[in-house]
Amino acid sequence: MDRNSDLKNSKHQEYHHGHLRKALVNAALNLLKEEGIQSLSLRRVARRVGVSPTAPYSHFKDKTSLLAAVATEGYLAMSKFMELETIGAITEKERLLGLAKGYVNFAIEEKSLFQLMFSIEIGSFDQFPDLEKAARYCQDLFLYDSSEDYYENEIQQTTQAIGVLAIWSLVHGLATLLIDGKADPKSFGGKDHESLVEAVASLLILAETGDSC
Amino acid sequence: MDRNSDLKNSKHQEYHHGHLRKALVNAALNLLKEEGIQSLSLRRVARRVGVSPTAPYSHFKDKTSLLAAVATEGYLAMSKFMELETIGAITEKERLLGLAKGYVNFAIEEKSLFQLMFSIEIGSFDQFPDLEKAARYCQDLFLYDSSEDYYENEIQQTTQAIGVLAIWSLVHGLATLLIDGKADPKSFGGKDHESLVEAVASLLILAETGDSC
DNA sequence: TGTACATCAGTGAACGCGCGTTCACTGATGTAC
DNA sequence: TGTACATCAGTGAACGCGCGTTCACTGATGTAC
Repeated sequence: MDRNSDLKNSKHQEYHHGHLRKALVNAALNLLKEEGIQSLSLRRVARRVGVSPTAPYSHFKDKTSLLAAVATEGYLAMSKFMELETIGAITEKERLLGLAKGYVNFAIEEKSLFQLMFSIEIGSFDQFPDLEKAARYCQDLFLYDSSEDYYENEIQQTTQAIGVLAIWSLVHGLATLLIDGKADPKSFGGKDHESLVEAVASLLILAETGDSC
Repeated sequence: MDRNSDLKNSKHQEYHHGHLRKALVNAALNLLKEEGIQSLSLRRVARRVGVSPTAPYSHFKDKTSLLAAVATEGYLAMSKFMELETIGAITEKERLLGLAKGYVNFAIEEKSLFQLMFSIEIGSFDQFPDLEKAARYCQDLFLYDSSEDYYENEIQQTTQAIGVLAIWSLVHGLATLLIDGKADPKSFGGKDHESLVEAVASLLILAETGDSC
């Protein structure tokens, strides 16, 4: 790729950008989508926005802080993907299946962003409360709807927690294997990835919701 | 860490190392274990063996080739971990549970190696037949024992393939979430990671082997 | 057994690269009077 | 309404770093005769 392709091409550049913080995050998201996680450097992001290499330091303490902001957007977007797929779901099973599809769809659609979100580069969430919050919200989507009073005592809560972890693990593993090219949909019955999610997740959801017995 | 800590400290250095290829792979494995995937550079590995920065080029075409060799060792080791846990297993359920434990144990024990094995850095397995073979062997451990003639026709084979993918996804996802610190065992009933594997995998295995109905 | 020589494993200087970050600075903005 | 001034967003040169890889080379090895 041409080294100059990151240059901003607006006609007149103001000295003060106005929305640099947001622009940087957006540029990072685009860079991630177009060229992958390896290409995501502070300098590339700055160049893409048309700003000096050090301008980002007015808005972010260091590179990690920018990555945290990007990952936060990632979790928000993933939550939306997941919630979108649950529209119209009636049973708990349908809802879980929708979440699973949304999760995997997002991972495939935004492969590098997904990788960033789960990469080691963001050491601890502690320093980034927004990130922490967005990630927790996303994870908690897998919790059973609390209006259903199935799970009242402690044992049942643990059972629920295990159930959440199981479905989350399954879906996360499938997404990871798919985007890393370790599992090819064609090797598993010639299906596309979405029907694969459905087949795989159904196995587990049946066990969890107990419909099969 | 001291920059010189990679230096070889043997008394007399022969000009010809003798087993440089193997030594490089071992050094890479150690470096991975001690300092993580970020520190794994060709130069660091060479320095650790006590050899010039360019010596590895006598044995590896480029950095990727070294990584492939390291990842191959990783798959072999993981297969051993998994097979070790199946010793004494009688039922198919016990066997699958053992494999699951071995998988997650390996991921936790050899976190960075596990990450390397599944990282994007090794683009395609095609150029590295040994790696391809070791990876396939490992994956195929999840296949049901063919001596049990449950699955004879095509539909049943697809069912089996889906089952393999499901258990593999579950276990891979759990391992990934654990080592990335996204799932804390203490949040899920205060168990250690091994009992967590057992609880989570049992859910799915029940569904697959049909014991619950 | 001794020697010539091809082979090849390893050396060391050098290359260009892009990175994250620092520093002293400057230009634009908006507010107080 | 006009001006002084504090604030702060962004500049641009420079830093040191470690990287992967190239190149011409040299020292050791083992084989053929």
